[in-house]
Amino acid sequence: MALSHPWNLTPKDAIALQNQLRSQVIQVDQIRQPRRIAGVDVGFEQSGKVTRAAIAILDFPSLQLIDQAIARIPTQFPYIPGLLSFREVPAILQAIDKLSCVPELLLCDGQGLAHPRRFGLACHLGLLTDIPSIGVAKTRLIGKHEQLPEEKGSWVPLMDRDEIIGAVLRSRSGMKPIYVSIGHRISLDSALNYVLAATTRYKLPETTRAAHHLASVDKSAVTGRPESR
DNA sequence: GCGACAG
DNA sequence: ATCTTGTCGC
Repeated sequence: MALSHPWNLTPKDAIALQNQLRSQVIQVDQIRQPRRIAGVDVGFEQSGKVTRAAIAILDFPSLQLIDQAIARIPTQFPYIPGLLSFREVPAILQAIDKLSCVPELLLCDGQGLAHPRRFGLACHLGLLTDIPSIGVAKTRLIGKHEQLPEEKGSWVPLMDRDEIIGAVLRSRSGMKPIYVSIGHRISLDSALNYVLAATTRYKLPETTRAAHHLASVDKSAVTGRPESR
């Protein structure tokens, strides 16, 4: 009988591992002006049996696509709030290996420090690859915050008790905000600047959109069904 | 015990 | 995340 996941970890083990690795996360800038920024997107196929990771590298600051890759592997871990990285990281690492160039900054689809144990997907991926990373989530996992202005670019700190764990950013006027947090080797201030610099006319940064688009195009090729626009 | 809960 | 057409609003 196959193991439920190659991490060979139970949820309790996964939580213990997060608590062990969290101290290694670097919360200050250890990044030089990046030329290649990557967007990561993970999706599921065949009723969740297959995990698909898509990654797109854009030139910065022009945001022109310069490389991309996709990886599909059997799903190895269930979705459990707080343990998302154990489900998505394996496929993402494989996709990164397929790239022809190395990204200098990763914009992850999920939380970084804005996590119960301060070790969300962005922290985990940043630590494993040693590449500066940022968590960019569409919805909140934990934390509270004040109301934020409707104007694009405004933001308010995301708090957990008396601790700043991230920022709630209005990336598009009049739209629901996104949740930005430190992943690894970057400060929250820089993270916000890069996310805004990578965002043009949509709510999500172009990196994330490019990865998402790549996945949908690739899926349509496999499905034989036209992609939607 | 009762909610909340990234993708 | 995923299953899915039309519809509301700038």
